[in-house]
Amino acid sequence: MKASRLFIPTLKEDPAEAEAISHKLSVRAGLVRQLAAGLYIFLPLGLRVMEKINRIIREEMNAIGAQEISMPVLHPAEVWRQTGRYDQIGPEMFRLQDRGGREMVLGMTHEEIVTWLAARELRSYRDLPQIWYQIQTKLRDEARPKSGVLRTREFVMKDSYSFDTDEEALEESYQLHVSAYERIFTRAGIEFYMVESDPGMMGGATAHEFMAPSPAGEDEVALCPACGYAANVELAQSVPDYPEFPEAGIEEVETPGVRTIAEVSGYLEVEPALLIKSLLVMAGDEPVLVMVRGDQELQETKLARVIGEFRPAQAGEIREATGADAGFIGPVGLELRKIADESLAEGVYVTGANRDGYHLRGVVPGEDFQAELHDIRRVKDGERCRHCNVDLKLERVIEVGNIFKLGTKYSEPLGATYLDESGRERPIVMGSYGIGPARVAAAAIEQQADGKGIVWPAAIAPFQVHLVLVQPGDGAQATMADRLYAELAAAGIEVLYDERDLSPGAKFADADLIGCPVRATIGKRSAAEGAVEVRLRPGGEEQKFPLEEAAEAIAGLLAEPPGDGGIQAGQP
RNA sequence: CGGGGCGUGGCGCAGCCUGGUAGCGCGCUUGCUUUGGGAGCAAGAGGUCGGCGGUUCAAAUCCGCCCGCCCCGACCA
Repeated sequence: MKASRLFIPTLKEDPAEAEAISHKLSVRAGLVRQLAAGLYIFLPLGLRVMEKINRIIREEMNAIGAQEISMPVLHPAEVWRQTGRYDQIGPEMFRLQDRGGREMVLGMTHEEIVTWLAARELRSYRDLPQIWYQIQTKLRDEARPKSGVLRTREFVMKDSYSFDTDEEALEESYQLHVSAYERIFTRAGIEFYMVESDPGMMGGATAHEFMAPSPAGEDEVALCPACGYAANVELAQSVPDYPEFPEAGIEEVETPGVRTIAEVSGYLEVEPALLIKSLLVMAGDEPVLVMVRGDQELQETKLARVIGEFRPAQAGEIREATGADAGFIGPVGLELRKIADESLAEGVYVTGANRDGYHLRGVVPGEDFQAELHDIRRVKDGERCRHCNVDLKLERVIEVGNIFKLGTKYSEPLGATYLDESGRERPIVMGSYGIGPARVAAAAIEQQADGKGIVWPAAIAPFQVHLVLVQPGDGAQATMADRLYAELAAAGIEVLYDERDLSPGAKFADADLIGCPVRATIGKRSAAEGAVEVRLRPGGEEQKFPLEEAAEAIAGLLAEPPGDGGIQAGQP
């Protein structure tokens, strides 16, 4: 395509509202424009990238036998009522009424709808297994859209759903998705990890996320460099390390106005690891005292698995339950449910005395108080792996895909059943699997951009070759460039042909910003010798080819498997 | 929802504290020159200063309310 006719509004300066690299560059390179918070218009270049990613997804989904369908974005509320999610989900779901006053919702995901379909059409074990997928718009009224295209209110998602006879068959569908996802992200040219994740409210027991490492990510994962253990910090486990403990023996000490861990640590000259951090939460109407070590943080998703939904207690509730203010509460002498992190199984600690202005020293868990022990702390960088005792690494990541075993959570309420070989009616066992194509694109930008702009992996670049004609007014150069353009096009290579009448610097800067893998230049320097200059976007190393051989040489460069200077992908 | 920041030609910003003339860079238009890393000269176009209300002789500037956007946190099915 000729650049003079393409709508590629590049910008010299970063947009004021952008923070993340991928956000800045996707606006500057003319991929997207923001309509409102969390709502983006995809411009020609951005759409080309999305379509490249979607094509890879389609090919790999089809390869595991998945079949593409398309479900509505607008759903009757009734279907969501049947699974209970209509009431469970809060303001994140867009709700509206049609002209007849019927309650409708905008789909934030499609488990209900696909299960509604399966309930009507899948009847026999002979109909199973099935994998259905779509690449469809989702709407979520996000509390805080952010980071450009990474977290939006309307976004396209590849979602697939598997239908199987039992858990064993589900495992097969699950593994098929694992392999398809690995191929998809590898082909797309991003680095990624598959990590254990919290199934959360999706139900089911097993879930994994595909995570692309990037400082712009919202999630964090713990990785073991030795055994490959990889988990979202929401559930990652580690071996606690212990400090040296002082002597036991309870003693009350005056600590006027000393409330926080840092203050107590400083005032009593005791390291934070020798303190117990006591938090009061409300699980429904029941107050629960939650304890982690002073140098640890509570991982709320882990606690929720133990006590269900909870919220922090308010000041009044804290005083009512403990007789003290938040800074002075502790487990000793309290008659309420107590949950302590497992690392508190041994040791001697300082805790709040449940009396304003006082703490207790020499408190021994198990003797001075009893608590249920669970892993409820957040893994810290440098803690050791449970499997091989090697230091764990924490890394920020962008969630680009997820896979869930749903079991019968949706099939039962929606009546999606089948008859097995013996004629018995049984619920279909389901799985749910998502990929965010825009996040794949953003992850690719985040992982590979340099100071000049985007460096696209070849497979998802908007064009493979950026052909720069330096002086369009020079007949000899133009003739050469026209010929190369035609030859590349004939070879099936996508070329962005920049024949605009701009200064060379402007065109080179745009080429760097847009980030196509190969740049071919024809200017007076090369035209004089009948040559084309070819350079790869990441490296910058330049080769010259005679015009006659250039198209073939470029095709060869593009066909080369991703190598050193280019794309890295795969698992840790 | 809590905390913080911002809103001034298309984009990026100054001006606001201390009220009185709206300014800079980029981009855009026209002409001439130029053409290997965001060209030069000249001449131009383009702004209800987010909105509403208030104070004042006078408001981009001071006050109030509202709206929008961004960041941190909460949330994230």
